[in-house]
Amino acid sequence: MIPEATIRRLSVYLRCLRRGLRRGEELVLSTQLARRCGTSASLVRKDLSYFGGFGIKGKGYRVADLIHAIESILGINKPIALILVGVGSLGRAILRYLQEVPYFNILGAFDNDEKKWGRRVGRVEVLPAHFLRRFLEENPVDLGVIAIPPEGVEEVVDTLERGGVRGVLSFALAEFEVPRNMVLEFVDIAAELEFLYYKANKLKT
Amino acid sequence: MIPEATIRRLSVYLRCLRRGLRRGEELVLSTQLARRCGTSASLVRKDLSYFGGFGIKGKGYRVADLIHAIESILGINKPIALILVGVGSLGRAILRYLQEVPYFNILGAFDNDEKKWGRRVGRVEVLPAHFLRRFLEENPVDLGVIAIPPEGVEEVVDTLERGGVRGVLSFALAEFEVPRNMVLEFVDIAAELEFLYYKANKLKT
DNA sequence: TAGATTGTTAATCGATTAACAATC
DNA sequence: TAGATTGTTAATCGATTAACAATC
Repeated sequence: MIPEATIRRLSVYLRCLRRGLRRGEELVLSTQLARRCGTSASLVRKDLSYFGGFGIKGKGYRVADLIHAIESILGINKPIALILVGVGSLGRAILRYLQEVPYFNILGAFDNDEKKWGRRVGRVEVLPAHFLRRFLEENPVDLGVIAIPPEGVEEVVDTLERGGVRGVLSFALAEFEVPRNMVLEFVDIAAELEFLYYKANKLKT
Repeated sequence: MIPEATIRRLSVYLRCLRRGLRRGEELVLSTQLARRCGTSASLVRKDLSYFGGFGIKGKGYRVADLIHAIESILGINKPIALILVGVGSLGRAILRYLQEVPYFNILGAFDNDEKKWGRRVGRVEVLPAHFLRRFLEENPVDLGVIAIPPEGVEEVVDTLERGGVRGVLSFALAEFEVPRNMVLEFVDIAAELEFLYYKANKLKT
């Protein structure tokens, strides 16, 4: 069984490796990658070894090859079909950001607010939220991103699940009593800051 | 030693408890809280027991009391002084969101772009990024939020650290070779989606 | 070949679970 | 008191580290 933390670190390695490649780096050692990514060399080697032997003993890892290997482990060597629900200020910002990532294919954005329908954020058109169900029947969607107030999350998650979406990232915490046939993650900025504040206070003492 | 995961869960419990309180709930059982927050009853009791005995044996936990207890554990019973660096589309959205949380006191927002100086996002004024160092000398700041491209993160973190900020939340991954006398957290939306996509694909098989 | 670093194993560390005694 | 649920302990599970044999 591969630890979840390993998968998360692969994303971090990928970013460090890409930056290395841009700088013209050809080989990288587990010690270097570890230092840059804030882990240990042991862990870098262990993480990679779950998926195969990507390194050259005595030499290190070929940067370009390792980037490819990690991309195909994560499955991002082909486009990921995304939609966004909730085009408020946060939703709009996320929508802009997601369009900058080459392997994200944003199929549409949905909102309740009539005034937003038909508007574009970058290349993506805002559609009425009640089109969502129909849209999912006609377009296979991998992941959904939700940026609406907490009260609405449950219902939207239901619709996405029935529409075949297998993963959801929500920017509002929701109570999720219902076990679901999908992967559900929450990003709560206030919670991150609370955690940070607690740790920062411990640091002082 | 208290697990980091425990602290993160406290934030989640807090949100579930507040929602319960709004519904008029007076007592809550560890089993109920666990179900709503996606953990186990054992873990709820263990997490709370690190900080004391907040429950009533045979009865459960008084919702209002537990909310207070968790707030003072996290230290959010007094305002947290925050600043934001980088007032792009994501920064603006975060700035709006943070202003909605009662215990966050946003002292200022900073940006490189001259055109943004003097503008307001809600109640917060955008100041020139080169004012930051001086600003920190005159205003004690608990936490900083960074929403700028990755290249600039290192320098801003330096400035914040020297200015006495003890915790930073960055929305761009940065390579952090330098060990720091502060707590540094990264939120990377693309990385979250990559993780979600990997897990969603495993789910199918 | 000699030198260096990977991949892997065993040991350690930490977090979660399960079970139950304490007690409201 | 009897019933119920907390707080806590010991057992389990999982992830990280350290050390080294394999090998480029």
